[in-house]
Amino acid sequence: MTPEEYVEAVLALVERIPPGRVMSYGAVADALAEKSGRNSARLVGTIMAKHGGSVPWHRVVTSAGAFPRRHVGLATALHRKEGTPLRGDRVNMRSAAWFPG
DNA sequence: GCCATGACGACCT
DNA sequence: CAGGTCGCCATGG
Repeated sequence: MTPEEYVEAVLALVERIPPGRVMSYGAVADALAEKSGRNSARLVGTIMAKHGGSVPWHRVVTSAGAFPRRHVGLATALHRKEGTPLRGDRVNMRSAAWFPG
């Protein structure tokens, strides 16, 4: 799988995350690990930073439920609007984490 | 090819 | 709960 195809796979998966639910960067990496031969949460973050604009990027958070520093405000607002379970400025992963399949 | 730098994460202090 | 360390994959200098 080429890097370009991997980017597409990541974006396609992010689009499937239901409103009010989230996936961590690591979970995305894990979900595509076998198919892609890669498994780096950091890489997924890099990809989201560059091509995340066209997908529901706010539904991808850190494993601790935090948002990227630059977009904390917007991401938090979007989640309040779609009813995501929040614990202060982070997502409550125990109830909001979503995984395909 | 070496090195620094990321929207990261598990683990330890 | 707040840092620091080290591994992770790709990119750009």
